[in-house]
Amino acid sequence: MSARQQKPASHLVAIVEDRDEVREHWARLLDSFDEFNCPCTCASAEEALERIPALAPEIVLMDIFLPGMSGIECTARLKQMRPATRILILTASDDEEMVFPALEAGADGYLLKHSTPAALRAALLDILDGGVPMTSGIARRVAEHFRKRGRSREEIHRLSPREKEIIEALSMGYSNKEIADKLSLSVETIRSYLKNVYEKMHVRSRAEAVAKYMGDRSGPPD
Amino acid sequence: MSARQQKPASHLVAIVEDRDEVREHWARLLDSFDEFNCPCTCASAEEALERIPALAPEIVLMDIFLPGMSGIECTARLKQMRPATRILILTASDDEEMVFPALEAGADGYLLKHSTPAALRAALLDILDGGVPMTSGIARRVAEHFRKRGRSREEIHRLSPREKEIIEALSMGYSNKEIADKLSLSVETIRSYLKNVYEKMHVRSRAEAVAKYMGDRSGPPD
DNA sequence: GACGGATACCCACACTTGCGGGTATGGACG
DNA sequence: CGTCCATACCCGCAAGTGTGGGTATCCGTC
Repeated sequence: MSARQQKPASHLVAIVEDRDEVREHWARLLDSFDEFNCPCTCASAEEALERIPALAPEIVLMDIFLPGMSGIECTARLKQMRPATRILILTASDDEEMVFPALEAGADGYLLKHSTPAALRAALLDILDGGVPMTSGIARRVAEHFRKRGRSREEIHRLSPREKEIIEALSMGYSNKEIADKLSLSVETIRSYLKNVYEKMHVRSRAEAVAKYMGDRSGPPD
Repeated sequence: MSARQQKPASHLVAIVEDRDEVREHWARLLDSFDEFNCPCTCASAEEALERIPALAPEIVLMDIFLPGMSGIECTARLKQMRPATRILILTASDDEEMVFPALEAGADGYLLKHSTPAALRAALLDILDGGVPMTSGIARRVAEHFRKRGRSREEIHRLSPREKEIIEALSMGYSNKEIADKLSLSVETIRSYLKNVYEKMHVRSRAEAVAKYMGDRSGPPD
């Protein structure tokens, strides 16, 4: 029915990338996909924040290392202005350390620049489908994050059910009095339980207990 | 060179699943893949813990809902005994809430039971490649987790560099005195900074600040 | 040059917390 | 039947913490 060369129902994808050749390369690649077209390429985060909101593309390809504002910060601001905008981080292999900040900023996927055109297309389609495409290396880092949390919670398995309730309340910032009210117990009882909890968790303060319970991050004095 | 029907270099995959038909279905499916074969199927976590360590398969397909011990607990124990064992959670669609506990237990992937044979095979190959295969719905939940953390850290952007150092130290469980020593400042100075930090973060105690900073979980009194 | 913000320090007071001791009951396991 | 553990409570003391006041310098902006 519709002419293929007009791409009538294709999805708008914007690009934010400072290097001219790379930017043009991606734009050509996107236009070569039937499902997508690229009406907007930006050379900086600042340019992106000016032009992209008005255009309201479905997806933005975002580089992380940009001259002024970083791609992470740009991602956070675009998401704040228009949360429906899906942002696919597409960056060099070295900066896998930026994965967590990128996800925290609201990124919807994280690919490496040297991905194949087919992988890029698959990732874009995955995003349209509500997925969060990641390379296997990125996914492994994400999984590692949870394993770390799991390990730090091993000691918690040794806590009694009541003690678990206590540490759970602690980690929501409640004071002893608030915990006592919540569980309908005496403050003295909470203090008594806390002594056991601290001993079993090998900590000396509630802040340390919370840190360990919620825990990533290397380690307190201990 | 080698005969195809012997599958000489195929990878060992064990199965833990209580329902007989499902278990047999997976076993047949696995054996139909050239790269994999299934010499061990277990009907319970307890059976798995007895038989799987001796066999040392490369991958274990694990159901979550098992009669006695859960698949999560079984995953944690298998991983503890032999961390090299890769465990792919393969379970029903309803229990997506188990994603985080599963990842914390050390799961290497999370698929839904109704995945296609091709998707299962792709996931197994991804695991051998070091990846952590997830369905798009699972990946979305994982991404949501980080976004939540990001949002809770927005208030932190308003902290001055020194104040960020303080909250960073707080979240490692340090006391005011320890922070003062670390930063070579007076304890009074730390207390002074903490007042500002608490105000900017809208909290009233260090435990609450740590909880918010490390933050998932709904919310304290506030 | 005034103003705000960041940095750095000090004091006093009330309250909370950590830590040392207790007591008591009930259920589980051998 | 005794021992262990979880549950639940109490007291006191020292130390740490939260709060409300201060003071001072420096630095950038308007």
